[in-house]
Amino acid sequence: MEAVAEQVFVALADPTRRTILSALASGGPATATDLATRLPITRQAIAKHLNLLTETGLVTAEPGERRRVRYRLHSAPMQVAQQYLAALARDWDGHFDALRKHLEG
Amino acid sequence: MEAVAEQVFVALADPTRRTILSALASGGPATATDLATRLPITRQAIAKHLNLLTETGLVTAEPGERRRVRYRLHSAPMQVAQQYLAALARDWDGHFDALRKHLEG
DNA sequence: CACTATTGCAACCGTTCGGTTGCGTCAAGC
DNA sequence: GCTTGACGCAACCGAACGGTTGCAATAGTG
Repeated sequence: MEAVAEQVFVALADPTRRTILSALASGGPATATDLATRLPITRQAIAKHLNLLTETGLVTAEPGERRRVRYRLHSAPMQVAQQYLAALARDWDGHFDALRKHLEG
Repeated sequence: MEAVAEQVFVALADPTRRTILSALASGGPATATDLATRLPITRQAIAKHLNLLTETGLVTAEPGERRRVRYRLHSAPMQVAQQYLAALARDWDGHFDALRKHLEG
């Protein structure tokens, strides 16, 4: 689980990657060349980001007609990251309180 | 809010940084040199990470006795990131459903 | 068949990043 | 007053990163 969360953090840490994800969210599934027309960077750069996003599971690649490859959003890994964040915050505060109680007792 | 979330993602994307945070969570507030005895890296490397963590707000630096500087965890920014993740997931699925309904209607 | 459009792969480039080494500085104890 | 710890700053290094350029392969169209 931590591995998935780390990958999600790495993926979401980059602004360009978030822009790509946002474009996919607002415009629906699209191809790399399609995204290249909307964003100010090269298709290959977008392809690299899409590969990374596919490896983290935030996006799935499905082959379409005429050699085109459409990328679709997948929110499952993000929920894992969300759970990880919640557990981490709980762990922090919990241990802190426990430690204070232990020192006070 | 997105800026805070991005900083949290960047901070949590690095394994060493997560180790430092974990050490602070389990052992309570500590100084850079104290952490350097527990981790296999230099004090300066830890100091750099602590600076970054301080800038994101995940950690607060409080001066102690004899020129020592203790670092204490702060979970507030993580909750912001958590909220951001939740909103993002909601946005993804929501827009996807809305688009499908629009195309079907 | 020739042409166009789309994808994938590889090399390259400048910048950032994680980490180390070295040095100057400032507080406390003998 | 001198030594001892602990901190901060700056330079340096190798690796990874974001991005571009160039090229080969492949699927449709005239």
